[in-house]
Amino acid sequence: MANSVSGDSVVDRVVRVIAAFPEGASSLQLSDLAVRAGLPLTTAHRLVRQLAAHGLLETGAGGTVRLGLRLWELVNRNSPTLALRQAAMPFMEDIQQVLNQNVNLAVLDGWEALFVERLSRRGSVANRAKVAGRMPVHVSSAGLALMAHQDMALQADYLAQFADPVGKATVDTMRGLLSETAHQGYAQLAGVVDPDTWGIAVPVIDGKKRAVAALGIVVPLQEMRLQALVPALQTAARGIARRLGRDEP
Amino acid sequence: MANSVSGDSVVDRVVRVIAAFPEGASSLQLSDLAVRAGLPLTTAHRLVRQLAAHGLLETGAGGTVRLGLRLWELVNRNSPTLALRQAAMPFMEDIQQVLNQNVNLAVLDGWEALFVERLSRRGSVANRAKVAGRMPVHVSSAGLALMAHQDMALQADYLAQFADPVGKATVDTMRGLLSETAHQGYAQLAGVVDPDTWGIAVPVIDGKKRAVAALGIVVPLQEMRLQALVPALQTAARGIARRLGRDEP
DNA sequence: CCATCGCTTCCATTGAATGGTAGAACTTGT
DNA sequence: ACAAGTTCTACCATTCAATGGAAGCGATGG
Repeated sequence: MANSVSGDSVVDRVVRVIAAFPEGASSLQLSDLAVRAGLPLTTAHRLVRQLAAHGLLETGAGGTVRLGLRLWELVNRNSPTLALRQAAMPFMEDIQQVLNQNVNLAVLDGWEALFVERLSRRGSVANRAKVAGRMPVHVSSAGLALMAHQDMALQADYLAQFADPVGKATVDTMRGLLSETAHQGYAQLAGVVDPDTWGIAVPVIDGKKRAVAALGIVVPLQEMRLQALVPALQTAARGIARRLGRDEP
Repeated sequence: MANSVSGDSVVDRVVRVIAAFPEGASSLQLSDLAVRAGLPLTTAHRLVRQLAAHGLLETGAGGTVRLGLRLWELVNRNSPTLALRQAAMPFMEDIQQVLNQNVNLAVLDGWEALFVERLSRRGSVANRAKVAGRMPVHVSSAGLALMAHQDMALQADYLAQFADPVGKATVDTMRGLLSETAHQGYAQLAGVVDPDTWGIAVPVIDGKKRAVAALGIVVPLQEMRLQALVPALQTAARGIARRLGRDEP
């Protein structure tokens, strides 16, 4: 009974509190939060109150807790993806206008593609939800496009992941997929969420020939015409890269 | 020399670190960060390292610090504005398509309008920057639309702000502006950033007759035709309110 | 009306946070 | 190439802020 019997620092706990919210759940009961964060109720309560005092969290009636507007503001003012999204937005809008498909923008984080922006197909109401969503590299065209244009060392690390469970076959398949993607300059993959759609993605390449982002679209199977779609995406990706380069050389 | 000679808690300091980034500056030198956060260099260094271990911050070469992707992800997955933005997005796109003007969505935070989403006019490359921007209530049409439809108590508190410096005249002007806005059902105001533009905003009203958001557009002076614009905005605002109501009754 | 459940306050204990000092890594000027 | 300067990182004895069990409070419900 003293400074943390569990041996984790205050910072650890603050992070756990912020990260405790399950995806899409904007609010949580204090007691649930305490359980999810693995904290004694008393401690959770104290931390929440302190964070709320700064506006990083907000507390509603009956001990309900949510992320605070101020936190949203701080993060969206200075987000590392801000420059990227600003550079990409006009081109994404163009793509959306011309091709009328769902357009998305992803970056690589670990072995996953993290979607940082998305424009829905006109009329399709859905889909805005998945901003800040993740997809494993090997099941997303964006992931493939990103991984195919990374350092060889990083790719090797990634492929090592597949060695354990299934063996050499999977590694080779994956390696082939990546090198094919790299040669083609784009990635395509059957839709995971919806089996009747295909994903196409192209890398946004920086000055060091590395993919800093992937620009992708989701296309209904019957509208799948690579000849028309890929060049449009590649042109846009080059445009994004150019705008990025100008800001931070 | 012990646990905080300055008497602030670890949580306070963590918040200061996250909030230390000046608007739009995605990265900061460690020493600058320490100064901005009002922390001894050593302490700042330790906190940054701990936060970086969790991905809330990222450290680059040469002690440069930026907000982490993981923080962005957590906040954008569970942001309090998520439901609102999801509900509003389709309508904002409609407005943008039909009127071809800059569209924005704001909520009230303190005595300011906080812009949570924005769609740029087609062709105008600018403007995406100002998401997460703030404008004082009295100089933004969105702010007026929001404040005009709040509890009388809150409005009174707000008006009290103006009492001190200038006196009764300003309070009365402001009160008049608010009640006029409330009666009209929309707010209009000469552009602050650009003198040749006007802002128009309408409230998104919830079940308790309070404005939870404001939907606004920025119109070049020569295209200012209230008769055409206001009804379109009001229709969209009602649509947003309806979708919001469905999710959280 | 009492029982239950969840949020909040209180407070003695103690180990985690602190930050000065010192050294490493890097940049700049001569 | 060397020195002076600047900025980041590591170390570690001191001590006060964080801790969390216990008890109080308030609401819901049977």
